[in-house]
Amino acid sequence: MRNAEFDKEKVLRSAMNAFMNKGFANTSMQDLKKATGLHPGSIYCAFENKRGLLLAALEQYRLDRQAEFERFFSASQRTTDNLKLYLDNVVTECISCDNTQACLLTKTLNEAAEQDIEIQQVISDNLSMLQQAFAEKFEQAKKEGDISAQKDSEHLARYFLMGMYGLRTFAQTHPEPRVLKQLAEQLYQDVLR
Amino acid sequence: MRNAEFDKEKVLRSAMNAFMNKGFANTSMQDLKKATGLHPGSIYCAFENKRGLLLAALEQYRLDRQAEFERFFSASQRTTDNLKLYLDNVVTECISCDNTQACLLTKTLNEAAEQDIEIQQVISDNLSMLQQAFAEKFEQAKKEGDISAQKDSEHLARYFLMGMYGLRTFAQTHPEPRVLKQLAEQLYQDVLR
DNA sequence: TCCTTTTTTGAATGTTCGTTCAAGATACTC
DNA sequence: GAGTATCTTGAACGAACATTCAAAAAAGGA
Repeated sequence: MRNAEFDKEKVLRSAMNAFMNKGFANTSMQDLKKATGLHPGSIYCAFENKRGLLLAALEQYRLDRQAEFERFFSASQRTTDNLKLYLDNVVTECISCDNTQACLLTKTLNEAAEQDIEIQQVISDNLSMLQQAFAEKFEQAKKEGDISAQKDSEHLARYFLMGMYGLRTFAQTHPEPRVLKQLAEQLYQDVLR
Repeated sequence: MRNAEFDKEKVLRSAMNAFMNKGFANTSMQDLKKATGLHPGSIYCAFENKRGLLLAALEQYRLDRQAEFERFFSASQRTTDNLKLYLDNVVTECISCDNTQACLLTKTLNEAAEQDIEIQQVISDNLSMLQQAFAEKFEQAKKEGDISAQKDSEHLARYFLMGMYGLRTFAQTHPEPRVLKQLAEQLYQDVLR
């Protein structure tokens, strides 16, 4: 017997970053070897192939994002405040250059969408879960009286998500903090109103 | 002497579609040969290499989009009506499955951003031009009294563009016409208000 | 009609890619 | 502490890729 030496979470986060930086197709096994510290053989032993590594990285990404989501929404009593904090964090992520400025889900969706139905489905499911999570928060905010009871939480969640997608794309060409903050602020206002 | 046989615009539009469908990295020269009808040698003769073809396709895309923009904004007297028509057209594009559902600019931006500064610059410039064009239309709508004079046209243009980016991304996972139309409608309302 | 010039053609090239595999290393079991 | 099962290693593999090139074709000028 012998157990695997590497830390699976660490490896997957490294792979995540590599894929986010260069995209799936442009990330070679050599890049992945450098990023993860794993030799090709080990990657194939643990994840079957490059695509398997992407799927595992997507799952890790989901877990990380879910944990982050819950962290944000246990911060304050007021759900709308937490929404604003979440949005501000997206802006901060967009601004910080060392980070990838992109979401692995949307980035991979753009790239592997037409060609790999299973990956498309995984991403689509992940995004739906996020949307559902936001819908619940909007519902909560309605109960707290910060959002009109007549509004449709599902619609608000979709619109909010759409705004964040757009914000991330916009930031890729114009990563000016002032502008991004202004856009996020307006998105927040429009959702609240 | 001998002139080139192929129709440059047709070839570039074919290449555009190929790149939009599969992305730059995943579109092989064989794919491009099939799409354009040009043999590898001819492509290299006319565009230097695959990257040169992408640059030429991006330029053709810009010209086509610019023409489309002007067509939309010469439709009616009221600028805000034309804005709505433009937005509805985006939704229609997103829904139609045969089309690529994506914008070559944002798709390529997502893919080749980190690795090719020149292409990033070209795309960034194109999107800035589009943003500027929208800003002028918002300025016009202010003069026509459909948008409050206190609003900042530049900001509105950015927000509108951001919304369209988001809409396109959203459509990739949930291409339901009803939902997309609802999102577009809200975006339009938020910009107008 | 013939010559020149340019384009078209598609096979050949060298490179890089994802993937495999056999040998060596390592930790657990008894 | 020996045996064994599993993981690690990195060189080797074929396939696919972008690119090149020399020969063939075709169009214009004389």
